[in-house]
Amino acid sequence: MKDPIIFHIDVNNAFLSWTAVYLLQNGYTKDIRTIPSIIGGDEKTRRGIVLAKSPIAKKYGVVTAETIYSAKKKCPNLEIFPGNYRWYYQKSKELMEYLKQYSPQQEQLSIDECFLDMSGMDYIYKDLIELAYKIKAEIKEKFGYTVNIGIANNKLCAKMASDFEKPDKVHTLMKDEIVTKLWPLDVGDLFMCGKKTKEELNKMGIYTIGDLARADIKKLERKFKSQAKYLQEAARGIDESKVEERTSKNQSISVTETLPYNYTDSEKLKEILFRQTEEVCRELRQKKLFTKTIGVIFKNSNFISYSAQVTLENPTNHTKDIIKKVYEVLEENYKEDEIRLIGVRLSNLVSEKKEQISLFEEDNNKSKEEEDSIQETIDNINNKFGKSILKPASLQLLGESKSKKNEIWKEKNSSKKNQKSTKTDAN
DNA sequence: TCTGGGGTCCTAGGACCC
DNA sequence: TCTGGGGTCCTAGGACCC
Repeated sequence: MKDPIIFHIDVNNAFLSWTAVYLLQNGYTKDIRTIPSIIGGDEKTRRGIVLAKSPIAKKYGVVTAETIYSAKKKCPNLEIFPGNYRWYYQKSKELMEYLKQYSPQQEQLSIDECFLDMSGMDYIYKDLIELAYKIKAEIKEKFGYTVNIGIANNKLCAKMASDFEKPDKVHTLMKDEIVTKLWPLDVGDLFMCGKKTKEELNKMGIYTIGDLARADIKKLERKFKSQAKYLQEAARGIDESKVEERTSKNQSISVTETLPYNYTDSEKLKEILFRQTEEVCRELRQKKLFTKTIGVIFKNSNFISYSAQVTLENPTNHTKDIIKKVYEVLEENYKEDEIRLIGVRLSNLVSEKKEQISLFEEDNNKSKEEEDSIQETIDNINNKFGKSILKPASLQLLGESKSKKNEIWKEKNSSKKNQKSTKTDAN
């Protein structure tokens, strides 16, 4: 049997390229890809990190995820542009649609990259490498930005190949090229070998991908347990996974938000959680899914994260049910520390409701159906306007919950505080 | 003027059941 | 009045990706 042929297509500096295209289309005369520039968050609201950088900014040593403050020190004439996520989403969809014409077997890995399974396509396109160059040129002409394309016999190698030299390049990493092209690279360049893993490997005397490929598996297993097998196989360019659309198996939907300043007031936190819950619930219903597990995510002023969750007996997609649980989780788990970031996560998602209907609750079930239809109407209106302009009166009340409930909560929490705070300190 | 946001996957430990 | 062991579900936390 012939080896599979996989393409990995990756947009060069996606956020910066897409913003450049946007600006040029809207009358901006400068191409921000040709100057020292970055896409960055707003420092005033504490989102001041680098999301993408231009090649010139990179030459100054600017790296993704560093603070804008530090980037500016490296490169004083740096120009900073805000992100435009709605536009990025549009650009992403447009690209994926375009690429589908070359192979129906597509897997999107992130907003700006995907795999195409091109196995057998050499019957249609004589030379697949030539085709890659054609796709690359077409994207540039049609959409106004460049991509890298990696070609290999599996997903992992295609992904590694597209990362080789940027921008605007086609690279191959076929079976017979692994030793020469992959093995000399730093082990930290291997997909899924992050900072921590690299440090551990270096301690064992493993510095290149080749070192890892030749390392003693027993030794690796002692340190990395079941991850050892993956690591060594990856280093040897082995990956059997198929190109397939992401299923909703272990999906989750979440929203988190860094607050403009640290909050300690639970009522303030509830206001944020309320808005976030509406957001994730709307997405849940749009995807026609139901959630079983509802969680709250915290990050305090010391950058220590913690989270808590509850699992329901029956999946739901009602904002009303979910917000109640969100508040419960908050009340049970907030350590009264200074909160920098807070968020809501829905996980354990299922596509069917499969409710256990109690024989004794017929009336209740009827009212649930009514609630469903009210919720649907509200969603339709809100989706049309893109915002939560409408909410059921019952939710309004929950959102503004104050007074008595709060008092009870404070009492409950102060008795709990002593047990829980030790945990934070230990971290 | 320090350190984003949305995800996936894995692991360890506890509860509970047989 | 000795304290097994497998399976499943759940929680919390951490590593990693872009």
